[in-house]
Amino acid sequence: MSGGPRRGGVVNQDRWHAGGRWDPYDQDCPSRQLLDRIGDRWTVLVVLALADGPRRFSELRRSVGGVSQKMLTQTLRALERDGLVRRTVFAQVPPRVDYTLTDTGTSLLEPLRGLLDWSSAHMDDVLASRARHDEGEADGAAHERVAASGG
Amino acid sequence: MSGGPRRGGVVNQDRWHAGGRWDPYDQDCPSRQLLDRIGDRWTVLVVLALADGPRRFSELRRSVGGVSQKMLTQTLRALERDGLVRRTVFAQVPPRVDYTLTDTGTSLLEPLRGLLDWSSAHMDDVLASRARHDEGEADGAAHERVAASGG
DNA sequence: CAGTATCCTTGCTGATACTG
DNA sequence: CAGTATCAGCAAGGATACTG
Repeated sequence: MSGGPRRGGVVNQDRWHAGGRWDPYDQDCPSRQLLDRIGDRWTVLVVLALADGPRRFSELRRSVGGVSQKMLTQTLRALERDGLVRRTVFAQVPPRVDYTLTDTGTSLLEPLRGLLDWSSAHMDDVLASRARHDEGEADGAAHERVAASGG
Repeated sequence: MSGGPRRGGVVNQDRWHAGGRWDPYDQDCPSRQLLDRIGDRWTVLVVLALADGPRRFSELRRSVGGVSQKMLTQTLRALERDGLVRRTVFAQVPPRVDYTLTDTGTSLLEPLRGLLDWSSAHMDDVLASRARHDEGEADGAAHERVAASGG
């Protein structure tokens, strides 16, 4: 998935959540894989698009603007494999396939919304900081913090 | 970053969550930009690594296993530009540079932890589903849901 | 220590064409 | 409608070498 070197075997999950904590810094830790998963910009968009209920392939394609057929299929397959999305085929012609969030998939909506909420609260600050920073660079001004050695 | 065309002005956030809903499919919607940011897998890892206080460059490099020098620098620069991280240079030799989470950066920890919590709660399910799915594929068994046309 | 600059490979991604 | 297969382009990411 991430293309990085993997040990190649089944991993012992107890290794990482000793004391109930995961270690995302460990390349082999599953929590790291979550990050890889939401790293795909389509994954999050598709999950969000399914928040209100089942959607057909073509609906998703329209809904998630800019996604290619290939990427949508690929994303849906990965989500299905992870048990976040259920695929239902209707035996009829023309074909009809519905995609639905599983319970696990639905549960992901909550933390995702937490992120979206943060965005709504702080994105202005981020955008402002970005603009300020870019201005400063144009001036060649060095506005970095320099602390005394202190010793 | 995403390289896409931007309108360049300050955006009115009310535009996107009319009725409490976001439109991450809109290029200009803040939620889309957040997605771009956490899309880099290093960004999240670095922010998390700074949760417990200031860290030096070399500490981060060790802490965030697998990150290259180039990627760490790049990530840190982006975070600084966005006002999530503050860079402090100590005028001494050998050089010492500290990175600290700003208030905005710190506030991001909460939703991030929400994601990590989700991961710790559901990663087992995801991993199990994945294994099950892969097994089924090896068997060539079709365990996909086929619904009746239903009339 | 803390970067910067450069090269080069990897693989993601989208466009296109074809199938059931 | 809902995919699968194949190909070409580009950019992210890593390794390496060098600097202040």
